[in-house]
Amino acid sequence: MEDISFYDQVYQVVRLIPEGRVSSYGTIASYLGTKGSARMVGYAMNAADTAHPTVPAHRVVNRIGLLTGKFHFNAEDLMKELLENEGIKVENDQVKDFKKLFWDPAIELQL
DNA sequence: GAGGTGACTGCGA
DNA sequence: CTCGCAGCCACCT
Repeated sequence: MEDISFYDQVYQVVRLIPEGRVSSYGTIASYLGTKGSARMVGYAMNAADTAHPTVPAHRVVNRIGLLTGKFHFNAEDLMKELLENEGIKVENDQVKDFKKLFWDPAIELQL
């Protein structure tokens, strides 16, 4: 558990995000204990495509549900399509009903 | 070994 | 209300 890199920890949490749900960098960072360092989570996502299996990075957005990392995908619209493909409504690079679709590991996994 | 970077966040003006 | 600044820490050059 301690041998894995910080990136892998992020990947595991992101992979736990249910389909049709989204989470934020700061929330994941806080869950990993690196709260305050949401940048690290986002930075880890930069190498998400190098992770195996693939990481649903499209389910991770900033705290307001904005698709800040869409430009890091192969195509800018790819992130939006992936989200909509899971039933998540996206408008103007922002997740609709983000507050309802929000997935917090500290709450959802506490059961 | 040191410096720079960044898919963020929160607070102040 | 909007805009700007500083903190945060792992990875890359």
